Amino acid sequence: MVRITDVARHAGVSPSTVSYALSGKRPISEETRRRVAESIRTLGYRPHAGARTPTGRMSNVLALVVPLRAGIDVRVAMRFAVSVVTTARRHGHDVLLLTQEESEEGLRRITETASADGLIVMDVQLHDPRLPLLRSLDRPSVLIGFPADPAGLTCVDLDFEAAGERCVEHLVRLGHRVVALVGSPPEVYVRGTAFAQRVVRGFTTAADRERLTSAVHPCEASPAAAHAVAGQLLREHPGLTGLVVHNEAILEPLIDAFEGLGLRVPVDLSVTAICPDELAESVRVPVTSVALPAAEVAARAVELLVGKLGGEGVPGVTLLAPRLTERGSTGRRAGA
Amino acid sequence: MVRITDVARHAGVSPSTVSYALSGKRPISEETRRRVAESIRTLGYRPHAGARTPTGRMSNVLALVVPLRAGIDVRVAMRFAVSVVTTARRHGHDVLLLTQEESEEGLRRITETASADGLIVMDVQLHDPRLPLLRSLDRPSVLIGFPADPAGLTCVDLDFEAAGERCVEHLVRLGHRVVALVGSPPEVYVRGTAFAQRVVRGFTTAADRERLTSAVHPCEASPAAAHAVAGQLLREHPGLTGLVVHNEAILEPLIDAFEGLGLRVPVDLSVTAICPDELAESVRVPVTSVALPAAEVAARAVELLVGKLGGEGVPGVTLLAPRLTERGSTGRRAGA
DNA sequence: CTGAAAGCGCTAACAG
DNA sequence: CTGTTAGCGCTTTCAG
Repeated sequence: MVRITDVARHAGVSPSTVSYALSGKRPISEETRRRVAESIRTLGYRPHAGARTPTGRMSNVLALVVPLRAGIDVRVAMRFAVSVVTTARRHGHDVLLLTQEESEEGLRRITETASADGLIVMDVQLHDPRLPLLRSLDRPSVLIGFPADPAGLTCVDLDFEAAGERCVEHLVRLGHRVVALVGSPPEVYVRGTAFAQRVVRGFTTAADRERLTSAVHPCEASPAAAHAVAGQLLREHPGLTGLVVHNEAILEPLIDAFEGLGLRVPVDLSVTAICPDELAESVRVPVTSVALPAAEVAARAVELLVGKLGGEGVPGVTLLAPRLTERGSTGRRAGA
Repeated sequence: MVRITDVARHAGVSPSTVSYALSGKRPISEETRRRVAESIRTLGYRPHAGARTPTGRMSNVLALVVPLRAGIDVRVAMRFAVSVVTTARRHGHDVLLLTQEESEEGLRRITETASADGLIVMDVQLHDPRLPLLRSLDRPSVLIGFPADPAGLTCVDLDFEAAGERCVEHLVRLGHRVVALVGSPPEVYVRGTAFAQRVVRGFTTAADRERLTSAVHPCEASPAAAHAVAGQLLREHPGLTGLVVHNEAILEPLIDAFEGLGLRVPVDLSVTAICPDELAESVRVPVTSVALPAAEVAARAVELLVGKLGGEGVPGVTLLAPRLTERGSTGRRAGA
C-alpha cells in the first residue's frame, strides 16, 4: 500500500504539502503541484478512505434508504437508486445501501458510527415516523418525497399534486367529463405514502373544480387486478372516457383489459399516466404522460445533500414542475 | 459524540480494556466486562466506524456490484441485493453499492482506498473481463455467477445447467417430444452472461440426449416480443408441446400469447420456467418451475465472503442443485 | 487479568 | 508558499 508519506518522499516535499495539493485548501506553487501530481501518478497513490475520517470528518460516503416494500415498483425505485449512485460518484462519494426494514435503526447506526456523511431517504410517508429522527440527527439528510410537514427538512420530488391536476386538465381540454384515477396498490395508500396521496389530491381537486364525474381506485400490480378494476369502472361509470394511471406495473395490462372489454384507445378511452417517459413510450399504445423524472430528482437530492455537507444553505422544498408529453393514447372525446 | 475514553472513564477502566471487552480478543474478568457493558449502554456508545480502519484494517463494509444492464430483470436483481444487505447486516457489515458501469474502476477504487473489506460481483459473464482484476486484487471477493474458468475465485450460483436439464427431463417424463427454450433478451447472450449460456447448454444437452426436437429462442422483455416468439415457434414447430421459459419479464405474456393462438396450458402446451418461486406462483396459471433461490444464493455469497475475511478456507465453487416444483402448467402430452 | 503508550494514515493548526 | 507537529478514535503492542 502506498501512503501519503511515500508520495511526499518521492516528490521531495512534506506530507502536508501532498495533502494540500490534493485538497486545494491552501495555495501550492505550480511547480510543486506538478511534481506531486507526477509522483501520485507514478506511484498509483490513493488516499486511504478510512484514515481521513477521524480528523476531517468526511468519509465521502452517503447512505441511501431504498424502498423495497409491497406496492413500490422496483424498476422505478432502481432508477432513483442508480441515479443517486452515479451522481454521488460525480461528487466523489460512494453510497451505502440501507434497506427499509432497518430504516430507523440503520439511520441511527450510520449516524452514530459516522459511517456516512449524509443520508438520503426514499419512499416518504405524509406523516413519516422517521421525520423526528431525521430532524434530530446531527447528519444532514435529504428526502426524496414530500411529507406533510417538511419543516426543518430538505425535500425534493416531482410535484405529484400538480401532476395529478395536469393529467385531468389535459383530459378536460379534450372534452372528457367522466374520468377515473387508477392508482397504486392499496397498501401504498394505507401507509400514507406521500406521492400517492398527493396524486389523489391533485386529481380530485382538478376534477371537482372542473365539475367532472370522477372515481379513484387503488389497484394491485397484477394483470388480473387491472382487469378487475377495468370491469368495475365500466360498470360503475358507463360514460367513462378519460383515465389517469398512476401505477407503472399495470399500465399496459390495464389498457389491454379495457380493449378486451371493447374500448379502443384513444378512440373510446383516453389514457394518461404518471410514470417514467421510457415506460410510457414502450407501451403498445404510447401513453400520454407526465414524466416521473427519477434520474433528475435523485440527482438533485444528491446535489442538495452535497450542498448541505459543504455548508451551503439549500432550499427546504424543491418540487419539480410536471411536464406532460402527448402521445398516442389520448384524443378528443367522440362527439365532444 | 461519545468516545471509547468516555466509556473507560465512566467504567473506571482503561480504553484498551473497553476495546478488548468489545472485541473479545483477550480475557476480561466477568466483573469488568459487566461494568463496561453497563457504561456502554448508559452512555450509548458506538465505536466510530472510520477510526478502526487505519490500524485494524476492517471497515465492516462490503461492496456489491449490482447488474443494471439491458436484459437483466431488475426485480430479480433486487432480490439478490436485498438479501446481500440483510445477510451482511447480520454479520455486522454494511454494503456499498457499485453500479455496473464503473465496475472495474469501482472495484479498483474501493480496494485501493480500503473503502470495503470485500467485494461481491453479480451478473458474471463466462469470460468476464473483471476476473483477472478480481484475481489480482488483494481484497477477497465472491462472484454470484459461474464463469468459464473459476480458478482462483470464489463463486456461488444456482446450477443453471442442471436447471435447464431438469426442466427438459420433466417434460420428457410427461411424454413431450418437441420442446423449446424461450430465453433472455438477445443482448444477454451477446454479452456471454454465464447463467443464460449455461441454461441453453443444459437444455440442449438434455434435449439431444433424449432425442427430442428442440429450439432455442432469445426473447426481448416485452409482451409484443413474447407474442412474436410464440407465433414463430408454432409456425416452425407445429408439434410443439413443451416449453422452458427463462425470462421472468415475459412469463405471463408468453402464456397469454400461446393461449391467444389457441393452445391451452397445460392441455396443449406444458410450460416450465426457471425463476423465483413467488413469480411462478403469481402467474395466472401457476407455473411448474425450477426455483431461482436468489435470497439463498446471495446469503451464501455473503457468508463465503465473511468466511474469507475471517481467514477461513472456503470452497471455490458452490452450485446449488435445482429444485423443481410442479404446479398447474405442466401435464401429460395428449395422446402420449 | 489490566494499563500505558505507541502508532494507523491523514489533515489541520502552528510556524516560518 | 511550505515544513513541522499534533492529534482524530481506535487497536495493539509492550509492560506489568
